[in-house]
Amino acid sequence: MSWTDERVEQLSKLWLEGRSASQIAAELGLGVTRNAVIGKVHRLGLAGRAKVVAPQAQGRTKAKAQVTAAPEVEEVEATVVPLRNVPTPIQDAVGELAIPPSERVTIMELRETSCRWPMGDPSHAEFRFCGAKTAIGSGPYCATHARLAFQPTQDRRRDRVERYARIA
DNA sequence: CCCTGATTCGC
DNA sequence: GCGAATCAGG
Repeated sequence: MSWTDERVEQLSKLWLEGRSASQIAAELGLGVTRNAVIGKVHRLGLAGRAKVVAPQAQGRTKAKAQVTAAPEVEEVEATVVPLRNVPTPIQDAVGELAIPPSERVTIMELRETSCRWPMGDPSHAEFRFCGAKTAIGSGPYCATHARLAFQPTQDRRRDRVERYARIA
């Protein structure tokens, strides 16, 4: 992979939009790390512009924080909608299992250890994933939802029948 | 612990 | 030029 004109353009656009290096890296994909993004940003001269007054910024060995302000960029008011967790209901749609402590997260807030059990309507902005810590390391679900997801076929069949019965 | 950007330097 | 490693900080 290399920095083609197209990728550089995409990088500049996203960076100037205020996206973080890791987000940009994820978007460019294909093994691009946030370090790669940051490094390129600096080489392009798009970096900093805001803070930095600290004279004590060290890299691998020694470094003198570059205080020289980069070309000022038009301040853009970012219209960011804070996505905060909402109070957690005591029970989920199944009506049996208690939901883990309020840690529901958006897709952007999902981490490797976040329970990926979907909660709510995926077509709505309020959609969240459970977000609780996964039960076993890299497992996709927390203990509670793992039980639901990997329920014995007998129980699952029973539930399915009950659900259909409810609808009918 | 999660994340952010900044910097250096071996490649 | 590139970016991993590392740093300082939120």
